[in-house]
Amino acid sequence: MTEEQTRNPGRPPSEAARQAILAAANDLLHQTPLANITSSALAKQAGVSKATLYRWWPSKEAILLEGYFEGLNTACNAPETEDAYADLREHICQAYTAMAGPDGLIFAALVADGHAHPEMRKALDDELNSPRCKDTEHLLKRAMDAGQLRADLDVELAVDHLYGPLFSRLMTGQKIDENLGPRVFDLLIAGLGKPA
Amino acid sequence: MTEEQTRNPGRPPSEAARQAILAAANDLLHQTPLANITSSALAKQAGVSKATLYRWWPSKEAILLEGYFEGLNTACNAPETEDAYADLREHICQAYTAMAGPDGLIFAALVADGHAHPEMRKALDDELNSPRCKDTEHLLKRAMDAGQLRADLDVELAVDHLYGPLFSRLMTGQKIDENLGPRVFDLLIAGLGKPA
DNA sequence: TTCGTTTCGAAACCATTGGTTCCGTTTTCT
DNA sequence: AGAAAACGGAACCAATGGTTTCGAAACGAA
Repeated sequence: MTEEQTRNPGRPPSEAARQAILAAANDLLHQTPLANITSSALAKQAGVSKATLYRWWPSKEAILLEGYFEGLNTACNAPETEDAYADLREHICQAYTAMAGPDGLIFAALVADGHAHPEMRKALDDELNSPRCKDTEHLLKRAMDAGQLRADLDVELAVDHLYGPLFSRLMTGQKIDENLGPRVFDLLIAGLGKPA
Repeated sequence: MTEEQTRNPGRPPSEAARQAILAAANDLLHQTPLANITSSALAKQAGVSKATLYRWWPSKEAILLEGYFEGLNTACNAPETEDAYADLREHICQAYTAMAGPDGLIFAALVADGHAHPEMRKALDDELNSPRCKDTEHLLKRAMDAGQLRADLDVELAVDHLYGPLFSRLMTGQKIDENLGPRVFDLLIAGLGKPA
């Protein structure tokens, strides 16, 4: 119950090698387009044999994905002040600024690759998209309850609207301005229609 | 000035082969995930040798892209009634319904592949995205001039908002409901904020 | 009809890559 | 000491994108 107490006999897996591989994956992702990263190059960069790679991971993609997550700023720090609306706005703007840098390009490449490797798409969804959307839904509901948003909002659809422009720009390679987040958010709140 | 009048000597390119290749490309795209389509399979399906493929196109991707365009319903029929707002709404809803079918999956795959083949991304942008966005901007401006939308609208940003949810769902493999278009449009017009 | 030019299909061919396997060596637990 | 497991190195395999070669076929011009 406590932890895995069973100490297997034999040489234990090298934690150093593991870290080196993940670091190498992250480095290569930041240096080279994902499509140009070969398993051999990954092994060489990590100072490790290919056999070691495939003993611990099922595919090149799995390694790159895990390396990306490892180096990613997972701190979705939600301050949760008493102003639910401000929290939501900050939450969204953080996502846009985070994806404005190279991590955004890598994310786009991973999403793209996910189209050919379903298990990678699933992992990306389970570990990044879904949690974030759940957070966003939570914040949306809070703001709705506080009377700061319309009460009849379709939460799921609202999430699509909040992140839609981010996806659109990422996947088509358009530049992501650093104040795109606020602009997207504010326009979406106001709506395209004429103010009453 | 009229047309290319110069008749080259020698055997002329086979128009039948060209059509067969493009049709085969379209067929395969609708049958098989893009990643699984090999150049040999494409040649076989078209009843053509690989040499012929690469004599006329620089890469497998170029063929698939052109085949996709060939079979695509390019009729962006914009009725242009006197109600600019209704025209815009119809214009957007058409895009969503068009991408709800298999063509949407293929489009997503092509966008994804574009991440590894820049020239393909450019072609996709030049021949599909850019023209459509220009149309949309035109319709937006018309509706603004008619006083049916807010006058201070950032048109480019509005376009992002209109198509954002489509991209987001396509690229993450979420289902595209047939009435997603109307829902997206209407919510976006109204905005997330409380009505005044 | 005949010749030059160009395309066509078939097949051989090459380089690269993802992934596997074998082997001898090293590390750790019992 | 000995068993178990992991390690690096390198050979290895199958598949693929793309190129090339070669003889046959099609077409215009003379």
